[in-house]
Amino acid sequence: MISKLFSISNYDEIREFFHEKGLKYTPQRQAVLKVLQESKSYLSINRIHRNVKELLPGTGLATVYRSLETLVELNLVVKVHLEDGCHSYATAPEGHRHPIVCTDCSRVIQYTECPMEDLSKKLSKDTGILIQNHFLQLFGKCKQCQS
Amino acid sequence: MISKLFSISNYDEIREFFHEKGLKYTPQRQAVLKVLQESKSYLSINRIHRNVKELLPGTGLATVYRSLETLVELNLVVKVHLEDGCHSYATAPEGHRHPIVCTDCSRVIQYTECPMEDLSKKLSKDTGILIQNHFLQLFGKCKQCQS
DNA sequence: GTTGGTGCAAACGCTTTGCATCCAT
DNA sequence: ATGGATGCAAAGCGTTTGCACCAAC
Repeated sequence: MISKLFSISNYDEIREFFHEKGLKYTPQRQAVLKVLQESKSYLSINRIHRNVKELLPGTGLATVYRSLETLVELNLVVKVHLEDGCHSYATAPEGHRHPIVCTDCSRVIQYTECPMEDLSKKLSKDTGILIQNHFLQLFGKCKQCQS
Repeated sequence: MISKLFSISNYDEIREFFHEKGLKYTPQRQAVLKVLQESKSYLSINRIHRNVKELLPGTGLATVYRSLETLVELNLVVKVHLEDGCHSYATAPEGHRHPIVCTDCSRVIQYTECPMEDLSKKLSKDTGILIQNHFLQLFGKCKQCQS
């Protein structure tokens, strides 16, 4: 897994990153990224589309889909599967961590250390199976929603 | 989370379980369950439909969807999200465990103990967030596919 | 006999695609 | 100037639903 080498808030570095890959740094892609950066929770595609249109009124839904696909490939954004099977997106966390999603207010409260590294090694040793990847999401109730 | 109180291979107990819930134990539901029980790997809906039709030729796709929904509610079957976002189904494992899916041959090789129990407690204590649920799937390469 | 389940086809919603136009480089 | 990106609308695909009929109880 390739990790980002720059802070996602540094626009010049991001522009440079796009150019290295031969991709254009279009207002639409900037807007999608900005919307996700400014959100504290995961956003559905429709939500992203609505917010992007506030910045850039003419933007089409297909463009949002294509932008998200690009941003995921660049590891700037992650796609998550929510419990009901719907998809949402958020900016990629620094390093390898896992989100805790509050099931009441849907905020991403915190990232926790990945508990899988030790486990993967242990499993590979015990079973001969080479663990290559994992998908972990935590769901819970944040302090505010426990009242 | 309600755990099953019987072995999934005991048909009388399953019939009884359906009746307790006021549900009919139809040939279609039996067939869907049987197909999943006899498979060693996760099956897509279309795959399940194809296999069910071998046992019960007239079965419609909508019935497969509805049967799976019912079986998931009864905790006899689990729905999984694969890496590409597609859904598949498998019989529910005994107790709380997590599957390791081989990314080459797509078999479910083994279930591992859940590493989340300790972590959930630790996190709840450290952060005040009440961890209620988690979603963990492991992907790797089984021995046969490592050559 | 009743009630829930099934099969079929139509409807639905999310996502992708084809194509002419546009614009970042 | 030129090739990639966009906007729009149509197509695609997995999934759900309405309804008449059927079968488990």
